[in-house]
Amino acid sequence: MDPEVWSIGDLARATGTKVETIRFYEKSGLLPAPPRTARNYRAYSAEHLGRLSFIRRARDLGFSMEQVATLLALADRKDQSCEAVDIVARAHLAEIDRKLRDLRALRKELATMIANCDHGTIADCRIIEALAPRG
Amino acid sequence: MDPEVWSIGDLARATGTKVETIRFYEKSGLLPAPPRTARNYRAYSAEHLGRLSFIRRARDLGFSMEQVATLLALADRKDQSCEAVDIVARAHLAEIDRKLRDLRALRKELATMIANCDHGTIADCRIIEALAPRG
DNA sequence: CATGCACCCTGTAGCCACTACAGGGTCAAG
DNA sequence: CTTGACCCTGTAGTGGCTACAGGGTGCATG
Repeated sequence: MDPEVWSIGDLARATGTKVETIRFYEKSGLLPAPPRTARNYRAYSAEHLGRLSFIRRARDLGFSMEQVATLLALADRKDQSCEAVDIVARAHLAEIDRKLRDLRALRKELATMIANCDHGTIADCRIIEALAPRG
Repeated sequence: MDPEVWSIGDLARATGTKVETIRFYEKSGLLPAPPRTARNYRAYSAEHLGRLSFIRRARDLGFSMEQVATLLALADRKDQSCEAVDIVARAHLAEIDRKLRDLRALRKELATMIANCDHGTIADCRIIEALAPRG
């Protein structure tokens, strides 16, 4: 028996999101502003919970807030083709691949520097040397 | 024949850094404030150029500005052991490895989602489904 | 001699995606 | 009657820049 309304704290606990972050999503337009109680507390429905879970999952997968907004808008147009969704996802995948390539190249360079270090004085340090311009 | 003094624009061109970024490094304490000309223009020496190159190279390798500051401070103590340098570099390597693991896991998940998408309507979209809570 | 242009200066605000905190309120239990 | 757990708004901070407003200097060209 889920409650029919949720406080912001309930949503936070249910989704592993900080309260401030939820308010931030609302201000950013990702999460619709819920109705308020007599005490001016936000009163969320199950729909809000679902939407916030969606946002969190997409963010965890590295989609930008802008991409999440796009995906959310698309998710609501149930009868349309999901090609646009595919495009967003593939663009994100390409971006991840680019980051992976960069990070691997960087790791290699750094590992080489570290491997060359023979723990003498700074004056002979291969790491510092590799960073300094021309030896 | 290098000039003996360099304008901020010269340094920018020589290191591939934007002028604003150089000023930003100065304000952040990474690059020492150079003497000024009569017109209040920054007048850099070859030493500044070397230091900026070091900063850029370290930043390109993904070291944080704080780590760069540490490395710069260490680089000046030529007679000391380079153990501290090694520690900073290894910490950074570990961080890169963590990011690589995260990114690879994420890539896998995203690729699976995309592979499952059979380009029907949004209602049947596996990508949206994977993001939405409980199908 | 005027004009345009490339450069330089300072200071502030913007980017992303939060996070933290100040300063205030309501409510229930001990 | 005080303590603590919540909630509210609004602002400022993070990292690492980037951009722009609003001003100045100096050189070449018409």
